[in-house]
Amino acid sequence: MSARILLVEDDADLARLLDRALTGEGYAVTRAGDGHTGLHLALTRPADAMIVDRGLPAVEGLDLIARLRSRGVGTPILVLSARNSTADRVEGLDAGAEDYLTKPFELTELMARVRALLRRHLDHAVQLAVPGGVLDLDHRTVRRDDGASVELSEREAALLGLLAARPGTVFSRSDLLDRVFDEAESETVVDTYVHYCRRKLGRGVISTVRGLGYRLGAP
Amino acid sequence: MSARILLVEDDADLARLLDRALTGEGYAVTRAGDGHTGLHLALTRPADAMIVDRGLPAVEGLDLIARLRSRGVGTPILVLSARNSTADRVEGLDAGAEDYLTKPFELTELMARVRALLRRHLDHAVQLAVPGGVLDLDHRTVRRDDGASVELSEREAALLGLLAARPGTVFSRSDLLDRVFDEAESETVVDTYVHYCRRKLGRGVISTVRGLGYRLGAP
DNA sequence: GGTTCCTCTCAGGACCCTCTCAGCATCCGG
DNA sequence: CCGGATGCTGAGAGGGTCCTGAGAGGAACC
Repeated sequence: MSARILLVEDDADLARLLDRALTGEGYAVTRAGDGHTGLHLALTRPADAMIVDRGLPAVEGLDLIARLRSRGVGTPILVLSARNSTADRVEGLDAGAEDYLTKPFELTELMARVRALLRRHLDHAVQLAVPGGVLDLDHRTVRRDDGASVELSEREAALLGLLAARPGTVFSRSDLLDRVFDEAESETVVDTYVHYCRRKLGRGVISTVRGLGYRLGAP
Repeated sequence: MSARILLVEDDADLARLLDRALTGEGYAVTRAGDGHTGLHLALTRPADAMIVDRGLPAVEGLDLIARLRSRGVGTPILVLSARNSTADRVEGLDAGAEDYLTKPFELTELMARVRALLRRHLDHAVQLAVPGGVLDLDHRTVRRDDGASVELSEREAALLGLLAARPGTVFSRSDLLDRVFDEAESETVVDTYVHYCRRKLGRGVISTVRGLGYRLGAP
């Protein structure tokens, strides 16, 4: 699941250098040598982030960004430029770029800024794998592999979340009672909620270990 | 519906200067003088963006960022620092910051970078997708897919706009109260306006997450 | 002054979640 | 194959959360 980066740079030497560095970090890099090609690629093969030189043939860098933004493309963009005045930077950022780096720059800093762009683009709520789908504790939902989304109640989510945090581990009823069902007295609640989860997500999500308790996954 | 910015800066003079400049742009600014207070405010009253000085008393700037990130707080953060080496900038960005600006800086550039942060987070796009139509914040209307146009009041538009800016995110009542209903005291206003939106646009526009709050879209 | 719309409060009732319980199914040792 | 133990499942009470209609107060406009 490597991030895809679109590099729009007309200086062949610099482009090759950046391509090599980015590829070395594990990114999938696509290169464009002019603004027109960059625009076309950005629209047809959406990337996770873009690096755009400001001085480009065909379509100028800031113009390229403005055109993308006006078409609803929200890909984070870092602008490279030799122009270093405050006014230039303000202009670049207000054109819709996320970041602005002036030449000359050090590769390590560029890489750090690219990581910052991607982190924001790709980051999302904590997600836990459960058989047949992905549990999202923030939204209290499970997005199933078939695309359907299942809503969970607070207790259902807490129960599944605890099991999913330690796949393979067997939790005893008393343990689950303590951690999930604070105020209950009878251990039967656990059974009931296991039942609820199975009814919503299939029998495979939780398996019973007779005499011991429950565990994530099919036997 | 102005953006909220949390400013964590121990230099009182600089803090006052920045506060005045940001407020002048229409942002709602909250100030913290040390890292500990900043951490607490960031967790209890989530902002749309943060500006954090690197050298802070109580909890150091990068430490503050790391702690927030480890708790799942994704608010975009701009770091201010007197340390200007490439290694310092890389360190700051890799700690989880979105941007890194070194002192001395010009106010206009800081403002442009703040705008870039906010653009990402609270998409300033005039038109936002809502289930069954498109929300136009300028005209405070929703153009529905069937062609009909629905007018919204100021609060209705603000509420829908906030939810639509982050599809999928669950907003708590207290959060919505702070951001949309500045002067109200009872959280039930939120319920009432959710009801108004649903009556105008159908039950599918906003879904309830029991015990947590509301979210854009149908379950 | 009257009208209209918007904003906010409030209270009753609807609905959902949580938990208990009892009867049935299933498993395992004898 | 039988009996006891363990787990499964549906029904239902209780309590909390949420929905929704009614209405007061204010601002804008005629």
